Amino acid sequence: MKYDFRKIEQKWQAYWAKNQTFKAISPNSSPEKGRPGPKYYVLDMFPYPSGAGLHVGHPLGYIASDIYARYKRHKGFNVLHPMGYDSFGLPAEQYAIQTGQHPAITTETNIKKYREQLDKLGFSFDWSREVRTSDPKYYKWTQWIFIQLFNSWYNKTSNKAEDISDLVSIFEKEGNTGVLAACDEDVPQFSASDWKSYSPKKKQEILLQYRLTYLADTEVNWCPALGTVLANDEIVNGVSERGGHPVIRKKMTQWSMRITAYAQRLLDGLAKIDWPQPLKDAQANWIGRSEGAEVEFRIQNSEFRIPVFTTRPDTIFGVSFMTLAPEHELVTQITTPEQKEEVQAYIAATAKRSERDRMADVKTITGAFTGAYAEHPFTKDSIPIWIGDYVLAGYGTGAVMSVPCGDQRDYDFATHFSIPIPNIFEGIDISETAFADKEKTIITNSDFLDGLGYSSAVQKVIQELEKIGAGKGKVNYRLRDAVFSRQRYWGEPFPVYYDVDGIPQMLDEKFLPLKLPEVDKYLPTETGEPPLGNAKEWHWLQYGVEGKVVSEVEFNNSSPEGKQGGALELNTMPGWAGSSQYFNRYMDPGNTEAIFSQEAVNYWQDVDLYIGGSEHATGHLLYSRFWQKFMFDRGWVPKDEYAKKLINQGMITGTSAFVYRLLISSSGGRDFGKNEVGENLDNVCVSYNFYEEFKSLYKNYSWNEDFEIPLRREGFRNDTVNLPIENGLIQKIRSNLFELTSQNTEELTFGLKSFIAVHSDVSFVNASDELDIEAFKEWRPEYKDAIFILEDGSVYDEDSPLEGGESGVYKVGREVEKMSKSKYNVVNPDAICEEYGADSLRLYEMFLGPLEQSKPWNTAGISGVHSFLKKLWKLYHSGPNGEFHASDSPLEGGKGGVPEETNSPSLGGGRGEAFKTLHKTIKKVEEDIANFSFNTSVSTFMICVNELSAQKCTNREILEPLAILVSPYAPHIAEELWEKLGHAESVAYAPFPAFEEKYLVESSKEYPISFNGKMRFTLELPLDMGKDEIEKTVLAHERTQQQLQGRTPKKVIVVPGKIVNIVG
RNA sequence: GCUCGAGUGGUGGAAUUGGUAGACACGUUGGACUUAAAAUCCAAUGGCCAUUGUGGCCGUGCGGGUUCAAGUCCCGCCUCGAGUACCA
Repeated sequence: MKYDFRKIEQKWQAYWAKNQTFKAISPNSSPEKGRPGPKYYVLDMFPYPSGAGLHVGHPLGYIASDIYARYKRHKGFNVLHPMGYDSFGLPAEQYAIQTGQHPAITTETNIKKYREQLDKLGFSFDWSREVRTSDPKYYKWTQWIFIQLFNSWYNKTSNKAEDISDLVSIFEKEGNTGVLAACDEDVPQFSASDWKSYSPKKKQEILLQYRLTYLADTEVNWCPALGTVLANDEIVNGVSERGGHPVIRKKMTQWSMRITAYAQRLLDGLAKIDWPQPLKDAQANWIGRSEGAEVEFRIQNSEFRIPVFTTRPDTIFGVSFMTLAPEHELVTQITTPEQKEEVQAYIAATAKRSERDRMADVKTITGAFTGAYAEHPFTKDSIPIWIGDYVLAGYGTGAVMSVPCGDQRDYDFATHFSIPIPNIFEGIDISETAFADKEKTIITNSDFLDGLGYSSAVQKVIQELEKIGAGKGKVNYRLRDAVFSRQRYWGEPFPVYYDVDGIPQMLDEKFLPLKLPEVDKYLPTETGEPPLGNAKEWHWLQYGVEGKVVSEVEFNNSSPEGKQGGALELNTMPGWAGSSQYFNRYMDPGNTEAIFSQEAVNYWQDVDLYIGGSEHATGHLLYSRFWQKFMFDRGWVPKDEYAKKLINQGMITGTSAFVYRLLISSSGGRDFGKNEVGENLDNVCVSYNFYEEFKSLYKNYSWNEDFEIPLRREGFRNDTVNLPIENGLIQKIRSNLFELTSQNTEELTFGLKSFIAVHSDVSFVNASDELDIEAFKEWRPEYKDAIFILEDGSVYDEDSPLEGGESGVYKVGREVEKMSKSKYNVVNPDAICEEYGADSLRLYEMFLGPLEQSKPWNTAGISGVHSFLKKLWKLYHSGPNGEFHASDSPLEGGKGGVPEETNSPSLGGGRGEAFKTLHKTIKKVEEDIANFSFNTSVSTFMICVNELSAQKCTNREILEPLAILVSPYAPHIAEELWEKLGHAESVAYAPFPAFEEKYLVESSKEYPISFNGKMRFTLELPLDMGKDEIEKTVLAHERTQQQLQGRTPKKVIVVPGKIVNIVG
């Protein structure tokens, strides 16, 4: 009987859907559903449903998690394995701007397509728990969390987030003098009576500075092309991650998230989660903790004090100047009249430079002297104050104490502007002090620090600074608060309005969700408001009359006065808002009363296994940890880290195909580039072989150095090279070309400019890299008249092939690149499923290599796993006419597990051996799953089936457990075989076969016998043979004597059960 | 520059705590079956040398080292990939 994977897969996918086979059992479900085992939560990062659909790279992580989830079900766990969509986002909005189609419609269409594709792969998702971030029923709770953050402050004394009302009562009792909070640093101190005297507006303004989400004028990354602000992690190399548009810095009033309050806990939490080290490193790096001191410098002839942060307070006696960021707020106030012009010019110049320019030339040293002087806290010396753009406004205090002998940048700056460079390091030349290992230096010329090493000097100087009130030890973080406002349409609206005083107020919870309004166009308004400003009548109509009494404030967004009072927040939330708690919502996705019930969250607790891409290291994966800690502090979730283990699946790269277009120069006295009727002959495509040959031929030409670069970038160079006639291949091409152009070959010089490598769609190329030229020409009409030079140098001509042209083929070049539509190397999983089936695709994606590694896709290789499945099928269909057959009579040999019996030839047919094969496989597969080494378990299955086939095993005692073993990997075929074995229920919950050591017990071992560490032959010896006896037997062996050739071995190493090594 | 990965046949990749390098596949070559193709099956397949067989030498990016024994451990380099970037 044929392995009809199409029919089988369809059948079981329908079965699973109909029977809700993978529905997780809720903690409160009725007892007849059976006693759930321990919970296990397997999570995938939910996808953004893009219009392009899935390519074979996308399901890799889903397949791995699905295998794990299915394995855990076999092991008796109550598995939660949900899926959903991160469906707010830019592409749908960009599409709406271009076409006017509502993003909700685009999103719906894309989700449908995704779902169809996912369903074909046989995943065991519990679809009854699907969430979509753009669904109001879902984003209601995103808005709810926002309100909770607004209503919370961070108490540094208890080290957690607390309700803002607690803070109000503290203020009423004792003011803010005793409060240690994570908040804006410049909140002035006030007493309880001060507080009581404040107006409601003032109180609100003060509280806003304490809230975990707050409004602030922040310098933001503004992307003019996208019309929105971007978070730091949404910028790559100074341009926007999406679209690659330039980004400038701009001050705007924005909502911010006080993630910095959690900096230390986010760092500490990394220690207790099993996440990949590179990812932890990336987060630790992003948080960027550094220890040092804050030192205050008095400005001479003024009241100002400028604090600086330094990690090297021990070098304080090496300070010879001070540098402020050009944007530093005190710059204009301290600059002397004489320096004013220069300083202003410098500030103007730096402001003009974009972030990108600044990054592009790090080496150019620029700066200006302010004319002002600071006073050294110990020596009281005058220290000139400079500004320079190497000091960043956003880090530390935006000012540094410059120690040219200790820091290369300070050194370069000092050298450039001829500022003195005092040396405070003993015995090191001033040109090398900046590179010196700090642990090995001794401080000198430094008053009370003389003779101290690095760490004791740091301690000492902090003590002294504290004594004179000029500084203190301090920990600084690179992490910035996260800007939370986006000037977009397709995102969660803020549940916020502004009262008549312009103070932000939260909507009452009962009015949630605040739904996105309809707009005519998705662009900013004419007055520069975000797209939501286009909404003529907003939400209060949705609530009818009732909406009008929200906190007794009427708001009317369309009135020009709207800004002054009653206006709704027009920004929307960023992409990461919806993904920061979705994993908890899956626990109770239908709940309309709460984000999730306490019963559900206490049952499911946290994610046991989370699989997704490493690109979210400093975005989603950091923000979601932040929100989880917040939710934990407020008592809504039981764990402050939501994912115990995380695995980053590697990328599946595509194998692009290239056609090499040869550019021919018209040198040589004649118009070679044209044929006799004047057609341009520049369009010549050469095969990979020629291109390679050309490359190697001209390897030594000086212009060849960057040959590869213009080639890949589709550029070309103007150099002309004369091809040597003596080269056979080239000569053949020449003659063929000239035949075509009817020109005299003798008189012409054949010149080249260069190549352009052109992507061909991989679907036009077969497994042997041969191009379907006609299909290619049809696909890219500009190549309709192109001349294709084949592998053998002949010219392709579909009408009248020249000699040799008929047999010749055009081979493309291959290169591994990211799988992407623009590179025409995308392989669609639907096509693979159609041709080989989902089980083959699942096995093959796992078989490609280790899960976490990036690896190239090659469709040709899938035949290996596909024929494995056919062999597996055949193993169960060993009847005379290939019908299903599984023998019911028990195997004798293995039952007792007695080794002699097992290996006894008298049992015949390898019946005992079958148990050995099976249990070997069980053992290895369980180990592999535990290590997430899915590629090796696919190999193990192949070995198993190969062995059982050779043994002609037909026994149910073997075939039944084998079907379960395979089921996590290839669930459809496993279900079919399981059914044929006579089971009425799905294989999904069948207990995983138990490994029994007794079947693997061996009585002897093939010992490798090595001489000086090199294996020479093997010798079968009983395993219970002692060390001495082994040595004796081996030495007595004829092959040993042959190897030794009469010499006496110096030493014999015997490791029983392992190896024998003879040293001679 | 800094941080983290990774370098093994023609290709993807195997190799528990150092113990028979190249499992399992793809590809290639040869063969069987077939009118033919597909499918299937069998054999060979790291390189070099020898061959009548048994065999020998070299091989895990490079150079050292530790060890009876190194892909695996240590030291020093090289190359590629990812992240990050004037972070004081």
